[in-house]
Amino acid sequence: MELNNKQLEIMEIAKALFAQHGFDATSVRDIAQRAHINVAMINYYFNSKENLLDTLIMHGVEAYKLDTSKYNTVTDPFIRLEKMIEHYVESKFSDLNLYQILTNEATAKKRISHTSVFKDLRQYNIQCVREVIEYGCEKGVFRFYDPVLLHTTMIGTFLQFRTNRSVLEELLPLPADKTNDDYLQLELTTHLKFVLRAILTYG
Amino acid sequence: MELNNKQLEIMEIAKALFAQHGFDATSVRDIAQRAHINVAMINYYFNSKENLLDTLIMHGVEAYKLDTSKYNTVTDPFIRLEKMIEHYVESKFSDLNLYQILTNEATAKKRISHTSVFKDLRQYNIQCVREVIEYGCEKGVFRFYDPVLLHTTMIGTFLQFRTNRSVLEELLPLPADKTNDDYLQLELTTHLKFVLRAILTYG
Amino acid sequence: MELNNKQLEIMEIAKALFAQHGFDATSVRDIAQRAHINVAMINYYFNSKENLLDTLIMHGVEAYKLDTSKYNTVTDPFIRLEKMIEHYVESKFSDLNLYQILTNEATAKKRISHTSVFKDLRQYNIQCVREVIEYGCEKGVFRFYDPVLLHTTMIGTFLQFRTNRSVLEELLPLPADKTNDDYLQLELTTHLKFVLRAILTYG
Amino acid sequence: MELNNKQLEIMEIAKALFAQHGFDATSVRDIAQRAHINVAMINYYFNSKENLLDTLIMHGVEAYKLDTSKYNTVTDPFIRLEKMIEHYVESKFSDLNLYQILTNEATAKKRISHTSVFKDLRQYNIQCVREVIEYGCEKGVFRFYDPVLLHTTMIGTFLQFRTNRSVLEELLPLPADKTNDDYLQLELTTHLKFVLRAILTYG
DNA sequence: AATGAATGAGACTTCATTCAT
DNA sequence: TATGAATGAAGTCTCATTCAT
Repeated sequence: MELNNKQLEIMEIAKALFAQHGFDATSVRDIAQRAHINVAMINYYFNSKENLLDTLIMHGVEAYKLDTSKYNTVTDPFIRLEKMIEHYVESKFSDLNLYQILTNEATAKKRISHTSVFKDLRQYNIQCVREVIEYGCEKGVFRFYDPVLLHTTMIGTFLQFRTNRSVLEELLPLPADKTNDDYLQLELTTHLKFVLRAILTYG
Repeated sequence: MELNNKQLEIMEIAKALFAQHGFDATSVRDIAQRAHINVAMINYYFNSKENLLDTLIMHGVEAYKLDTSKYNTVTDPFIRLEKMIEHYVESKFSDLNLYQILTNEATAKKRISHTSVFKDLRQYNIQCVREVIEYGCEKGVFRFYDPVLLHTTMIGTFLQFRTNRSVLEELLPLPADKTNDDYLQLELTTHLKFVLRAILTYG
Repeated sequence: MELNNKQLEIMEIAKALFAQHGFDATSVRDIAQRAHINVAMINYYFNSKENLLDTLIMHGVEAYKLDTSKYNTVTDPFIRLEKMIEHYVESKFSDLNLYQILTNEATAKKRISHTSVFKDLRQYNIQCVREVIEYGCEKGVFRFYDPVLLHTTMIGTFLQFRTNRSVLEELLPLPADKTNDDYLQLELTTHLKFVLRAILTYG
Repeated sequence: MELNNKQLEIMEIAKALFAQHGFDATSVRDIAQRAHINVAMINYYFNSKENLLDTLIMHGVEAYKLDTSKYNTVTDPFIRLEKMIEHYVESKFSDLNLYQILTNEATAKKRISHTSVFKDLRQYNIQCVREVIEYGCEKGVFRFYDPVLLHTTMIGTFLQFRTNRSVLEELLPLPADKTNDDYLQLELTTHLKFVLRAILTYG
């Protein structure tokens, strides 16, 4: 599956619109207009609107898989946990729109293919979380906690941050010298570090 | 706004369909068919599809406001926290479909009215959480933690539970003598209790 | 399957257009325009263009089945044969357009349902032809001839008449006091009578 | 009009598709795909889809003209008639697809040019038939019969054979040692010989 | 109060064709 | 000579809504 620049551009625009309004509420006309292309072009390149969504998901979903090499070399379990969280949040922030779409599509059970992609991704990431937990247990500094539940809290917290972005911007004090996204990312990372550390050392 | 039985029935069916397929992917014909009524009836009763959604949300959202009387009489801060969590989860589980809709609609920024309803609800609930935290602080057993972040984690964890229901059912061991929903609710409640207690007493 | 007047009117117009230009070359717009109705109306009544064709065929095809009672009471085999031919031609002439469509559709193998309808019709009519032949044989005035081949010649001759109508009108002398259709029908009937009689008594 | 091999190949493929699905239901993309060429190539070579059809018809139609030399040398009127029929059927069987197209196109009155080609062809062939009849009359063995009607029965019978091929294969007993096409051609020829002889000697 | 009939708008898609190379 | 890219036109169909009763 080779994608040229035009296709990538269309995908990027579609991604933004799908994320903002939802797949059904976004018409190919909307996409075409924003991309300054003919409506037929979308079908020319992607055959169908649905296939555009598929392509878009398949193409971007890899970025969400945790890259264990980003934190595996760290020996201190606490630092490793923190590094993993940083990496986790970073990867999600790198393409918030796609993650939005993925979440919404995962809800509507219709499109099974995506669900399967989503499920695979989750299982892989849960396994990564499990390994970090177990590493800390071996070192005698973590109490074991179900990685499925831990992951649920991680991902859930992240998504709430994303969804309620506008509200959070009002409710949380924003330092003047920070951009919005950067600050939110930092705030979220810090929060998650605290929560996971608390859970894994509690009691 | 008085609603007769027919209207309530339509709303219930619409709620289920909106939750499952999304607002845009649900046609008034779908609703009419399921409700065994004429298509025109929906507009007759609700003026428009959009207004049906509004009505439906307005009508059900009250149930999600935390009822402080459910836990305020408890003196032990830990038990009060646990009672609040139980009540919180219960209220959400009482109408999962509406909550699904609310979440999805909150994402699509188009329909401002809902956002406002949603924001009010959240601010109210955050305030309730704050009070429980502060009560524990006064009693000297909690460390203070930002209620906005705490609430974000609560609600996020809950929604992930909901969204990934099917996956969780596979990954979590399910005791044979429990129904699915009951068990998930219990599992979630237990998890949330642990997480919040850990956060509020950590360090 | 109850059809109201509006539906019947649409069907009639569609039939004429399908017969003249073919199914694929006729757009629902064309039909709607001629029927002075909205384009959506066609789908409202028939769900799809294809289903309009189906309905139209199913509704009219009965008329083409030979009604044995029309000639069975005649004892003279020759007269019976002639009566059958008259009846046969009459029934086809009663709705030439539909027969045109049926023929064309039977060619394009895509739409199987029609083929099946068409096949049933033909088998029934062939059986009728067989009975007339056998009756004449019993009476000792006909030589037996394969009814399948006989029927093929009957129907083929008829269709050529229809298809080449315009040419025939030029090539055959047309008495001034006859209308076109009537004359053609008479000419065809006479010809068929001659041909079949010749075949069945030849040698 | 010189046609290179590529063009001839395209025409052959187009012919098959037009015959099977009809002109309108065949897209230039279908043709291009089957011919392993670019879509634009068809327009490059033939200017338009319509012109491809024209070219294809003009190029092949000659084969359908009766070649009087094939039977004119025969002196026995009956044998001459039979030879003509054999030649007639052979010429049609040599390119059934094109004949299919010609028939269907002749029906749809839109494309006048084809009608004219078709009409010319028919008039020529009718004249040939007339000559064979008249020769038999001169020899005193035939009774005169309208060549237009005779030709109509010939061509009609042939086309019915073609159209209902699949049905006939079921209904007619097929000798095991014959291929389908060969057998049908023989069966048809035999039938036509019988019919025409019967007509021309009846009464 | 309730509904079958009707409709304009717009959805996605496919088409034959042309452009630019 | 040959073709990938691009497009305007038109296709069928579905939608939420309104009309007339």
